[in-house]
Amino acid sequence: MKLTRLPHKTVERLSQYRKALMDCLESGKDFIYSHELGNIVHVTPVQVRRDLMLIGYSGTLRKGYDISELINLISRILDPNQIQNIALIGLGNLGRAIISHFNGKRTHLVIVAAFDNDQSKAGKVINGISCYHIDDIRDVIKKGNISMVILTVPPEAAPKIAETIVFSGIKGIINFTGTPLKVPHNVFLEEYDIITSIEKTSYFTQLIP
Amino acid sequence: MKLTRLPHKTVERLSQYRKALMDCLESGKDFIYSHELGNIVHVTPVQVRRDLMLIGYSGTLRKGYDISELINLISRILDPNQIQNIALIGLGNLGRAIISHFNGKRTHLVIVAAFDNDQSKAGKVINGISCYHIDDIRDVIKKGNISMVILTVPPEAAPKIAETIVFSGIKGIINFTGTPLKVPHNVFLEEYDIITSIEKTSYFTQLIP
DNA sequence: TAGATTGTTAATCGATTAACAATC
DNA sequence: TAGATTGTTAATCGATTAACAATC
Repeated sequence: MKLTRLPHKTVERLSQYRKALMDCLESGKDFIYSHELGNIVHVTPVQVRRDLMLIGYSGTLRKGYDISELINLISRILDPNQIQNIALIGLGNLGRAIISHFNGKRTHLVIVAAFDNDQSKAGKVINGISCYHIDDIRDVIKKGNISMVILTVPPEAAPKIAETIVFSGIKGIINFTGTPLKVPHNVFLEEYDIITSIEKTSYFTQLIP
Repeated sequence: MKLTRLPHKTVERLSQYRKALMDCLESGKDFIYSHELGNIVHVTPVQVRRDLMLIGYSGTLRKGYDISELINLISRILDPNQIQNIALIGLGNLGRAIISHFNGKRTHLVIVAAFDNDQSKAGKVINGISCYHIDDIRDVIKKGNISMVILTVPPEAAPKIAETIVFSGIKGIINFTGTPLKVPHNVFLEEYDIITSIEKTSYFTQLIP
């Protein structure tokens, strides 16, 4: 099923669908209609049906979608085949918040190591994650079989670190630093800038009568 | 100039352009070509020119764009006319990280109040921001002339709080809770879910050969 | 001048929505 | 059956890119 490259937006929604479906399952529901699921995730029923069409899932007419079947299918698509190890670089406020926000939420994605340039943090265990000095990135990435990195270092430090981790063979980066990064084509880069997000919200908020 | 409603993506890029331009100005540059700016922000030169066309800015042929002029124009468009007061609701790790990450970075957007349901935090000042109990939201929002909210409460708590703040007249919400929110049409809602973002990156990372 | 750059329209691409056949 | 629902194609919308005229 992992043959086709799904559209970005569809992948994002599948993640949302799964969460919603897990909540539904927990509350004792077995089947769900496209308009119900759409309602939770804030998407039109057509959008839901089209997304499910793209992953090749068929519901039952007049009965809707089998919730646990659908959860399993989405999981087979979204979750990596083996457990995927993630490193977090930059143990500031944001880095620690992300660790505690994410840790334990997903079984196939695990933050296994954290890096900081503060020597005093190296060797410690913060939120159950081993900390290393930033100079050891290359070694730890290779030995720890780490393929993804979450970047939460200060903006000035970002470009150099990006270069290092790309060189170490990292294939996916989530960049929270606010500094746009350049990476080769065979590295997936997701950027999120909180400040831009706040400015954007401010702009559109001002436009409201 | 605030007449036209700019495309979402253009607004996001304007925020990025401004940051890049401010860095350039600081390093002594006066003019910049579209391909230079595009290079920093990771966007094609045509994209840059088209965005600037949309805000009605003209450069000088063969000389490029006047950096400080452009910064001023973008600021006139992005920044609210008066200072816009923001509240942050949910003083967990993520909430505090956002406060310290954003505070002082922009003069026209200020986080002026923080809310939590932990009584012991009420009345204190955290990172220079006054904390209140969550029951006082309505009062503080109205008295403090707050029009935007950043939501970092636990997922279960989100829907009820969203209802309260919408009722209190909030016009813009940035929702980090991971629970999709329903808001009326005259409220701007920006949602960002870290877990979805990580899952998406994982998916596309797996697709790389 | 030749080459480089801006500004803008037209074409393309990606994502969403409308329309509707199929069917329980 | 009538009404509600799924699955899918075609149409539309929004955003990006290609193409190119203008000009310093």
